[in-house]
Amino acid sequence: MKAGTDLALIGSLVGEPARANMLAALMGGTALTASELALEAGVTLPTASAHLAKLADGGLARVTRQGRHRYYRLADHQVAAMLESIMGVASTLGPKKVLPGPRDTGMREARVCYDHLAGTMGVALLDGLCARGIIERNEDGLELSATGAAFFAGIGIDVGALRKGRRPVCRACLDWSVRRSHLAGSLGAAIYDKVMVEKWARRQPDGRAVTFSPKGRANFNRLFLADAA
Amino acid sequence: MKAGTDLALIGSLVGEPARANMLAALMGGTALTASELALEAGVTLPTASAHLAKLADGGLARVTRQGRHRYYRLADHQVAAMLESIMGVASTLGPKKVLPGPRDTGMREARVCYDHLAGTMGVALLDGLCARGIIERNEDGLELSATGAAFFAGIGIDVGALRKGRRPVCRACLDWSVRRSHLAGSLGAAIYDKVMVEKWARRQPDGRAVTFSPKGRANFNRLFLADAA
DNA sequence: TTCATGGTTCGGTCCTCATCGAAGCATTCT
DNA sequence: AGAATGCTTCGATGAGGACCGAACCATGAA
Repeated sequence: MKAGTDLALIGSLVGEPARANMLAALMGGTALTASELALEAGVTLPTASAHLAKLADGGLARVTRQGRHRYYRLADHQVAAMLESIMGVASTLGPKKVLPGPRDTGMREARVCYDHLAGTMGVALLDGLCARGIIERNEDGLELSATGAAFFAGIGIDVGALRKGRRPVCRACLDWSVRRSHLAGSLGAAIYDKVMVEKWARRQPDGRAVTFSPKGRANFNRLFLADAA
Repeated sequence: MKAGTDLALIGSLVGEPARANMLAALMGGTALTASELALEAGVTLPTASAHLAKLADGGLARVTRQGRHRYYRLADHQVAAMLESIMGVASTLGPKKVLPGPRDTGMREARVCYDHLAGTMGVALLDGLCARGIIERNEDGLELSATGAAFFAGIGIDVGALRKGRRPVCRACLDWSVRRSHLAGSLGAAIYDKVMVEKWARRQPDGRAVTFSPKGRANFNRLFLADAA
């Protein structure tokens, strides 16, 4: 009974084209202004404003005002995970196709999932780190090994600082295009940041796809994937 | 763009109280007739029929006709997982409460999640099996160990037969009330079946909650949890 | 065949909610 | 100060869709 109304509440928030488009845009992980989201959703500012108010009120989005701008972002990585889950169902339902996932091969190879790397590059990353004993799979999910902290310190990622936050450092996120896990959590976000700072890859301006430069890919592979024990 | 409309399609299906109630009822895993679902949703038969047609058409539910009855069930465990994911978000969003999960303590202790056991009993089950080396956590999720097959054969569960199906035998399912994983997959379903066949527990008639009898709980603990190495 | 039951289809009513234009705040720039 | 930008609120319009009663099929029972 109550479970149903809960479902309906969230579902109705997602189940409106304009709002869904906004949420899809926010899946990129970057905070967007109300105007940008209005453009993305194809509606005028007033309607967008109303929708965003509902999303914020419903707890799916968060607002941070900065000057005369209002930046909206997803409330939570749990919300992001839920949206990925819905997209996963949608992808298998749509046109009966053989290989699952986004038709867009670029998206399947590498994309940003809220704030970390997903797609085949994302799963390769996690596989590489596991193979080298930097991350261990156990208990409920993932854990950073002792050698792992040293490794990340060596490349300029302060794991100690990450542990301070209340967000889990390592989390597995099931990838809907490849059906395997990739690395999420604050560590996943930090690695994604590094990739962008080093300019190994760049976001497609219009979507979530991420394209690596040849050189960037080589560096990425060498650092995270290579010389697996 | 396309991602947004996909989201909206699924979301709008879920985002309607009557349909959401039906889906919540179907989360119990048992197939229900159109009339039962109409009653559950609090609508008349015609409206329920229309809703069910949409759910089936949208790919969230499946129909199997049997005589003059039409049994509806969830299409997929992927759909079930998606619904759990949505409920997870809803549970953290609702009334700001300290301990997450369903207020209903019965639900939190043991409930059926589509076709397997969830709640604290569910996570205890998985923990016990892992501690005894029957199931191992590795790679992407869970795997049955060599000794595990023998163990289950001893209690009347034919793992070989389960492997025949195209459904994964062991799968971890994140529990939204306890925030830990429990055992899903065909093996999880088989264990749940055993619990019901042995009458160690019974479903509450009106919901997903599962109540163990004292004796049943003892048997369950002894079989799956006890003498952990 | 005739009756009863479970479901679907049809037609019409009603209500919610998305949408936009215009006006109103707030913040920054000049 | 005044002007411009970003966003929200208000009011009115309109469309989609949920809902039910009644009629209509299909299956099973008498």
